[in-house]
Amino acid sequence: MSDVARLAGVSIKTVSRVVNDEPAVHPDTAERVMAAIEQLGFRRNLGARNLRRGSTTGTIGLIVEDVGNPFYSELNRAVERIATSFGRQVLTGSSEENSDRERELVLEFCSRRVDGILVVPAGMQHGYLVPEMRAGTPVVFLDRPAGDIVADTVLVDNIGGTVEAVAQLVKHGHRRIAFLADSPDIFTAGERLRGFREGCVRNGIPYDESLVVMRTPTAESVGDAVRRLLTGPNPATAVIAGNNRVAVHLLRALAHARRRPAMISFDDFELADLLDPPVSVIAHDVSALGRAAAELLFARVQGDQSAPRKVVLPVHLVARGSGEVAPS
Amino acid sequence: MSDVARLAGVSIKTVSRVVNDEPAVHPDTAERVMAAIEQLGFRRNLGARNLRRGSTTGTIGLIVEDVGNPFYSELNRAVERIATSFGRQVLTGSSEENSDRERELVLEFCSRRVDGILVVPAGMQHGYLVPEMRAGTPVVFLDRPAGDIVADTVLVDNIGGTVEAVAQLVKHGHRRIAFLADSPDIFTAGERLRGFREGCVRNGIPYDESLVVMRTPTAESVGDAVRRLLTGPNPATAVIAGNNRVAVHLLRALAHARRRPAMISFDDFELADLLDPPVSVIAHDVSALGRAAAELLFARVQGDQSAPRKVVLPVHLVARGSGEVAPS
DNA sequence: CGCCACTATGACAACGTTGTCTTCCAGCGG
DNA sequence: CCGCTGGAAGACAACGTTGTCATAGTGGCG
Repeated sequence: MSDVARLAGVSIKTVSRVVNDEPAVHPDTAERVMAAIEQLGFRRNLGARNLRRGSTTGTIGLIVEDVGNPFYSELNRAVERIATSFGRQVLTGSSEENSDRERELVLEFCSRRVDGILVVPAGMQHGYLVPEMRAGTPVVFLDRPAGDIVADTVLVDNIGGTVEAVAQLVKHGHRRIAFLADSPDIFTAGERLRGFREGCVRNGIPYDESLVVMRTPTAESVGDAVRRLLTGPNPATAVIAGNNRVAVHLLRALAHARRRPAMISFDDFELADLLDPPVSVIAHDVSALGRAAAELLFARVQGDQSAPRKVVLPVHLVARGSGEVAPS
Repeated sequence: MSDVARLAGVSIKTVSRVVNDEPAVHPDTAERVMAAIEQLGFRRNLGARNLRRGSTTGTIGLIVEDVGNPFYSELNRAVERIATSFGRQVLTGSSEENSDRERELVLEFCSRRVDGILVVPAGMQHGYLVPEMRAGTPVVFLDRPAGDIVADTVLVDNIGGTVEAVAQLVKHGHRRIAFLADSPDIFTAGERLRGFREGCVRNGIPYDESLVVMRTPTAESVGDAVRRLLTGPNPATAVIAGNNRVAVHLLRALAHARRRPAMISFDDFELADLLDPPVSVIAHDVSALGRAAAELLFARVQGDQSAPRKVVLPVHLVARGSGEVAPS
């Protein structure tokens, strides 16, 4: 900036005025300054500006499990849209379902003085956030709640959705339903299990623990579960996939099965409608989840001091066929 | 920081020494300072630190068309992995295939003094980058080249892949092959068209412009193309989808067709192997694309001044069935 | 002609850090 | 007892900006 000032023969304050479009600058001077800026390729340092003005940095942080997972990338997109509309940039990070990594990312973002943080938490301990939140960094949890603090949270109706899935399968004659989901350490998986259990009770079928498998979904873990629960004597006639990852592995494991059991997946996913038979899903609006959380965050950024809110978004069954086949 | 200093009864310099783990601090003093830091919830302001030290900001920028598109989110993930290994955070932005937005994002990132920028360019004019690059911000283009400047670029073999797709279809007896791709303004679409043309020539079938449709893929545009080219009298017997978006719309448009034409898609996509018939694709390693670009960027960040490099990554045909059916 | 209002510009401090240099003091050898 | 060494801590400036206040010049008006 001082280089520009020297070249234009003015003080740096005048340069500052020009780059900030302040009115009290003579047009001729402004032109000289702009020419110097152009010539030197000057670009204002936003970091210094924010420091001096004590203003916000114009960034927010978003932490998800994996930015590469289509579920989270859709979330990312929705968040980015809202952030852009508020003139903010988004710093993203993948926690890899590791609470230490989550913490590291959150604190790094705080050091960078982001205006707020959106986090799909990996861990269940969030005491470390208390000083940061007290220091004025708003945090909104999405898809999963905070562990041991009260904070703004946006969730989906995991229990209700899974109850609905069970009801649909029972309605079509199933009584032995398998439930495959992620590790029970993960909030959504635990909730969906509760929903599964409640669905069994409400619909008058026995809740059979031996038909439940909860493990980090991989081709192997899901393949094992399929062999154990869906083949052999007295197999389950239907299966609920606890999330989109499980569903994909499940479909792959069942690709060459003679008889495909009835199936409903929690989470919609691309091409589910084009499979044979099309996969029925408990769908929820991922974009709406991101939007709601981001809007709540920006309300906080702009000074909303009301009590922490908890929003639960509805889910709905999309019956496409795979859940509407009778038991064989 | 001065609050911490006051509370601990030391100067701010000593606090600085403590937070930076500098050696010449008495253990008792350090402990007092740490206690004060804890009590006040102090966190060092990275912006101020970077300003003072004149060091890098520890961030890089990534600009893609749409962070929500699975193709780009996989790219994002690969880039994030490399960035993390270099201790950097990633600022992401979606250009929405709009060159003005791309420019805006790039310049915003430059103002934030990111250490480098990775961009999947939307526009073809990148002169605006020259001063920024001269000022020391390295830029690497990926998936598409820069418009009118020389710069580091990582691409995939669009032409070779499409030639291979044509060859595969011709090998299975097709002579009327439709080509559906995104707008020719997009580099990859244009290159793939060139590959299609060359594939026709090399394999001894006529290049028929009336079988080519290049438009931003939507359900409508692809549906129209399908009705026009793949049904009616003398339809094409095979179709090449120019990218994953086109492929998905194409599959949906063909879902209820009596006879499905042979099909090959450029870009692999999730569940392609589980459709009926499984979709043959020209696959490329999206993660490798992101990795290669990010590694090149960090080499530049660390001072590599060699001539701009152009890397072209190989693609390969994954024959799953949809491209290996004979013309009906 | 003196005074005022107004415009255009600049000097200076401050934002939160850290690098450099200085100061202070304890311990030690002569 | 003096001077020296080295460890611990502080004073001060500077990074690139911008807010505040001061100053210089210009034109109008009584």
